Amino acid sequence: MHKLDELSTVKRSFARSDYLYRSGDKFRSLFAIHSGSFKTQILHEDGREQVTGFQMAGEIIGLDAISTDTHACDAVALESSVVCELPFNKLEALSREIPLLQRHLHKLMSREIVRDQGIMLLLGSMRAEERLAVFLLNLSQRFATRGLSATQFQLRMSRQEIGSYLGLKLETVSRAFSHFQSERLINVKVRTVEILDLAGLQACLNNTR
Amino acid sequence: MHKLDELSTVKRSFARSDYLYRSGDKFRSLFAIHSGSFKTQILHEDGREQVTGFQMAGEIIGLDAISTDTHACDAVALESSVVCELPFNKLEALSREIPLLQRHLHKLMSREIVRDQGIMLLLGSMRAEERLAVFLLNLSQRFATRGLSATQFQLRMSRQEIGSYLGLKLETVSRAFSHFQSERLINVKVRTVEILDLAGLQACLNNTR
DNA sequence: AATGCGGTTTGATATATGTCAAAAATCGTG
DNA sequence: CACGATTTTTGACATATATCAAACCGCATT
Repeated sequence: MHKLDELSTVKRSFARSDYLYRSGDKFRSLFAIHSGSFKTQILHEDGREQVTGFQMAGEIIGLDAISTDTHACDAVALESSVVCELPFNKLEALSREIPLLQRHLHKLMSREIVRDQGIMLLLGSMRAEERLAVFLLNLSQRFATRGLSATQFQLRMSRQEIGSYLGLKLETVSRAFSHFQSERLINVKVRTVEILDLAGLQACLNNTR
Repeated sequence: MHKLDELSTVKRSFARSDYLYRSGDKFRSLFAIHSGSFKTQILHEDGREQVTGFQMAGEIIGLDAISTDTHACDAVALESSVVCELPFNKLEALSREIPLLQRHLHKLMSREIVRDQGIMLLLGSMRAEERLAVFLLNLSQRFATRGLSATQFQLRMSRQEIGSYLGLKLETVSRAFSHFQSERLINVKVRTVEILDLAGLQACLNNTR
């Protein structure tokens, strides 16, 4: 497994709002986020934009570029971040030698597919507050996985970015936050979120439309 | 490349509304659609459903299952169909030997990711008629790729299934069809579609919201 | 040819979310 | 520390799509 060391060549640092890559860039590497966080977004010619994901430490970013050897979206740092470059041709070569790595890579890509389909479900069939609840619960869970608090955290993204991700306008996101607060499900002060009632948030989802 | 022959073991036939696999099924194989077409859908516990894609001949189905060794969605035949089973462990073994196959597999998965993100853009930021236009143009393009008419085809799915895919109610889909017809962009008679003005349909998309 | 049934179309109305606008809070910078 | 710029919140109103309902159609079966 120390063969993997020959992979992790470069570490690169990014400030808030720096681009890790841009749509159209030639694809060479995947990136492992070492610290910090990013958003990925698609920009449509007519100016429409869609945030397709928020990625945090430990996650791999850039899988969409394999398909055409060209990055299909932008990746932008949401805060000071460090990423580790993983040259894809080396990764492919190694994964031919190490079946476990091969399997890992496949699972990684498949997991991204499943994640995206979950968001399709969210965008296609949930209402505004349900979407926000899913979003918060997902964040909570990911923070917990990283040994951080599942109930208190800082949002790294704006209302507008959350809205773009959830297919809502920023005002709708803001109102949903306020409503959750008035229901005593969360405390929210701009970007500081405290979840008061995890089960209550989950219950939002079961109220069939 | 005839090594691939040892892969394509079994061909299986399905009638309309037969399941190719169900969510929760143990993952063993990917499936190449030989003829016919399928839909994939996620069912949420509360009864919500989301069609995540329509697949036709030549496409590979089942990539979502790699992530957890369990199928994450249902695949249902939309008409009489034949699929070719591709045992995944054999596929992985072969792709360690044949870098071209490995690359092909990676591109396949990545393409699915890009496709899904395109649908996220559609669901997150387009209006009903734009969504339907994208849907029709996509179908048209895929039929053309298969040597079929780009302008005249039969829909294999119901208004309700189209609606689920596009995040709309069936009535909204029906109205959008009718409106396109009144605009002389298409002729539609239930499931028979004729595109009269491809450019006009494309133009729907450029009208920024 | 008649019957029944699921799917589709269309209309009237309800509602969730978007839009526009202004005030308030927060953040970054000099 | 103060300033201006940005982000967030909140309100009033507009609108796209959902909902409910009825009629219609086409297909399959008898």
